Amino acid sequence: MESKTAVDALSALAQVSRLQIYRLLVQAGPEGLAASEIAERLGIPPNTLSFHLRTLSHAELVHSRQQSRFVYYSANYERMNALLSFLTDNCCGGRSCAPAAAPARRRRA
Amino acid sequence: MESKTAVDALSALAQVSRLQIYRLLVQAGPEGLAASEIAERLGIPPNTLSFHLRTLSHAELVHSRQQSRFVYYSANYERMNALLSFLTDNCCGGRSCAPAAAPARRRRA
DNA sequence: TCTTTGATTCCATAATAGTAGAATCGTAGA
DNA sequence: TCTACGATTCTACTATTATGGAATCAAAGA
Repeated sequence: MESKTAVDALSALAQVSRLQIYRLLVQAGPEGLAASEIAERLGIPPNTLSFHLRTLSHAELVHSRQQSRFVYYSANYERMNALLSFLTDNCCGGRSCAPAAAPARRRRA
Repeated sequence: MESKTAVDALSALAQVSRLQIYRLLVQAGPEGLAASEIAERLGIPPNTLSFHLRTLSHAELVHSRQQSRFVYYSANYERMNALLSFLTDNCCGGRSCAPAAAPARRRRA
């Protein structure tokens, strides 16, 4: 992953509403949620939501598909994995190190 | 992790210079690097670097320790792990799902 | 104590991002 | 075709952030 790509992804997530949106979509799974449902659940006006979804889409953190009148948004898990790899790339200069040897146990997307 | 804490961490990383700094520190390992060396390696003026390091410190993504005239900065791996967990928390509603079942293989910090 | 040097703070400027009202677009059903 | 409604775009306005010159602080050695 390019540095600029990573910054775009991080910027996209570095905002309360967008982080809420993204996590909601992560939890919603591959089917995703319609924009209107996201707006309702998070109490964000539709135009503001569109703005945020556009930012997330542009960073390719979410996918969208039209289904009749609704546009469904879903998390792009591959992108997130690429971002996580980038952030922890070449940890400790590639030598075996404590952080890599005993990472915190966590669920992954 | 709190949502606001996560946004602070993501905002801190969502900037080219700071992302460079952070990755450099991840690669440098636990000993870290002196501010002057970071400045030299990345070609960032010292005052601007201080500003960015302050932002990273405030987000607790880096630790600092004074050693004689030098201030050494190092990556806070625990914080990064907490952030990664937060981002992928409750993936697919907690049900076993493709993203969690077959995550991309990656080195972790 | 004076000087050097690494690091930080102060300050002003320029650029970018978040917000929401109003208007518009697009699809589906009456 | 007309209407309804979900979604997006247009258009300000406001707030925040990045940057670097100049000044200041802090530690170490002459």
